[in-house]
Amino acid sequence: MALPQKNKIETLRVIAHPVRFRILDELAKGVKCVSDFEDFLGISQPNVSQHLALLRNHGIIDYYMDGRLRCYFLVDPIVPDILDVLKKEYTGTLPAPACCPVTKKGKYPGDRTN
Amino acid sequence: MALPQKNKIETLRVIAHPVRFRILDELAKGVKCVSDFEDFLGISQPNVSQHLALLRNHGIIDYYMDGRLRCYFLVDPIVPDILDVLKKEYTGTLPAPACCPVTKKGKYPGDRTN
DNA sequence: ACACAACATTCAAATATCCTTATATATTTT
DNA sequence: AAAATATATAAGGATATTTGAATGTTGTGT
Repeated sequence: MALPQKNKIETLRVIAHPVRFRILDELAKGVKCVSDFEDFLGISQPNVSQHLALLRNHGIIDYYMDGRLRCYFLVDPIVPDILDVLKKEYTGTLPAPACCPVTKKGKYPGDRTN
Repeated sequence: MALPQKNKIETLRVIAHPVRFRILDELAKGVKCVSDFEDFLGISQPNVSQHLALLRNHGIIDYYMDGRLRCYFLVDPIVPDILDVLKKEYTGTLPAPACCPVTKKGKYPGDRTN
């Protein structure tokens, strides 16, 4: 695939928030309702609902009604993959570009493709 | 691993911007300097530099000097993994939670762990 | 029908992000 | 040394995000 749609970058942005990330991490383990998050996250109920609404409006999560509870669950399949990457342990950095030692001075070496 | 550090979520947030994402996608192909991006992205030089500075300050990229060019390259190994996930094609959604059909009404079924 | 419980929505204020314009710095060229 | 090139930084306003406070909605039990 070429560049991902603006859509997906938007999704990434929505995921990249401390509270929402924890919400998604919890939902990856199973269904939760709003009051569960209220306890778990230690933030106000309206704030929980606001974050859930944002996630919902981006098609990242959905819910079903169970009595007066709203049971939220994951919908967007990108979420588990992002969670995996964020939890992966990385050691060290990517290798520096081979063609151009970090200390080198001088003319730019050509077509800049590597 | 448990929850990823605030650090990584910060990194994700920085990546999750249309311009910066394109910058990283280009850097994944090879070294580029500021004026390359200016042409490629079609935005002003200061704006390019600002995005590069942000990525730099988060340890996501670095550069070496080559004459008066600054040759940028990737440093954070999370970047290729995020690029992969964002470019992955997803079909459909995650399966709805098995224990709780979407249409179900009634008492909440227990401990909410799945 | 009434009261309560679970949750959503609205509004406003604080803060953060983003981009533009202007200016500064460093390196090379002349 | 002066001019030009490549890039960085600073300052500012516009816009977006985030959160708290107040209020609205819907379903349940009595």
